[in-house]
Amino acid sequence: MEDTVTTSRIVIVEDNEVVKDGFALLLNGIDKYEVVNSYIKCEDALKNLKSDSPDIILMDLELPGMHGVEGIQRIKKELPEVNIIVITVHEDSDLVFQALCAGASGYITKTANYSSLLEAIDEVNAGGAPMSKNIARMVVESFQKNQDSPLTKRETEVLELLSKGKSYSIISEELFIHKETVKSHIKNIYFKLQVHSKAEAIEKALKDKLI
Amino acid sequence: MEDTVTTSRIVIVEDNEVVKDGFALLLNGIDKYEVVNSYIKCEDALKNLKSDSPDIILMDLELPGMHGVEGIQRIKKELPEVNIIVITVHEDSDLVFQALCAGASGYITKTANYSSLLEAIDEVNAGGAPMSKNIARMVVESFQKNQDSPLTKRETEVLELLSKGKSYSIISEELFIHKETVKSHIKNIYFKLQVHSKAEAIEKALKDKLI
DNA sequence: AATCCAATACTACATATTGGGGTAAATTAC
DNA sequence: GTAATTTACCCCAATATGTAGTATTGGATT
Repeated sequence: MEDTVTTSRIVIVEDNEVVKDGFALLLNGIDKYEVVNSYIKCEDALKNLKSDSPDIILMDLELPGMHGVEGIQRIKKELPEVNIIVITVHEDSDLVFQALCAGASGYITKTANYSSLLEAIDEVNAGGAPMSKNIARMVVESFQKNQDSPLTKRETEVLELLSKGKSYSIISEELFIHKETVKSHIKNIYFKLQVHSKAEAIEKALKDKLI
Repeated sequence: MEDTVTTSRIVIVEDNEVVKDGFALLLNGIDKYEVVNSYIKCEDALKNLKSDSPDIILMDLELPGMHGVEGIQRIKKELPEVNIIVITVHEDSDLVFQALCAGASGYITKTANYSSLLEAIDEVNAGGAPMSKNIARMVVESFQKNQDSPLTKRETEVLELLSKGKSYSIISEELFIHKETVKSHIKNIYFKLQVHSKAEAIEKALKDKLI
């Protein structure tokens, strides 16, 4: 009698055949993992997604044809419950956040050691989100605001509301101050940030993590 | 000759004295860690911050007096280089994000096992961001967009730019389409989201993770 | 006590933006 | 080949925005 409950159905998407087959060989050598299929393109993986019905997909981002980020998006749309772990050489911050936004549940960088791959698979199965050290730090730091903001507390508050698309009138109502006071604050914000419009202010504020 | 390079100066802020002293005892029993001081309140930790000059602060969030989230903020303002690891029983999502926004570099939940605490310390020292499984998953999921958006790709694009404070004119320039087309898209967005203004649309979009 | 900064509020003015009502062609996707 | 998407245009009135000033108050710092 097979114990299917503890066996993870795994699909690999990786254009480097040596790496792809290496992963498959490694994983198939362990009872609790089963590589149901492996592909060199997202397009192929998508075609067989339903029949493969993987629990976990290991995928590279730099692939021939469709980019991995879009691949993640499409795969998650079709099979929302699948856990996708990105395995790549890229630590580029934009790419990391794009992949996570697209629906990746983990992001680990390719290293010489295979044990971290196995740990990552076990970790998503346990409801976690495996990430390499640097990636985890990048992700956590993305939440943190600049501690040396030139703006006062009130100005920051106003700018935050402005960034939510609220008008001067609405901001004044929410902060229980006069509309003209809001205008004063915004004038000061624009001067401090050296900008001349809402869009520029928000852009700079996001870039400098002032809000 | 002491090897100060590999010794981590640690401060503990924890109101449960048994836990506090337990941590201190555990860490002081290992050469590479040195608990320089431990407190039951953030206020006390802040007073001695400069003289303690810790590399790492382990802190609870629920504390008498100042709340841990504000404590993190103040500590990071004074000592930006310190790595703060939150150690708490709370897995409440708001609290997690507040702590990370305030400047925490790690967030682990209190468990019976002490080895995860030691691992967490080593991980921040290595430039990582230690998190419990559930916390990591919460953090990663916070990036993910709703896969069942009622909006089309173009509409999402328009709404994204709108949420950055850009006017119809600017959006039309950036997307190389006519301003009237932008208006059409926005009219459709408002209809689909059942809203009647920019602020409402952005609010709903953020709430439903459409952007 | 003197000074600075933050937060508040006002006047005035020109221009730009927004939201609502319609309609409809061209393109893309299934 | 039909449906959905993307594109573009008309009209209109109300509201919002950005700029330029001035000025009072309260709290903190020195």
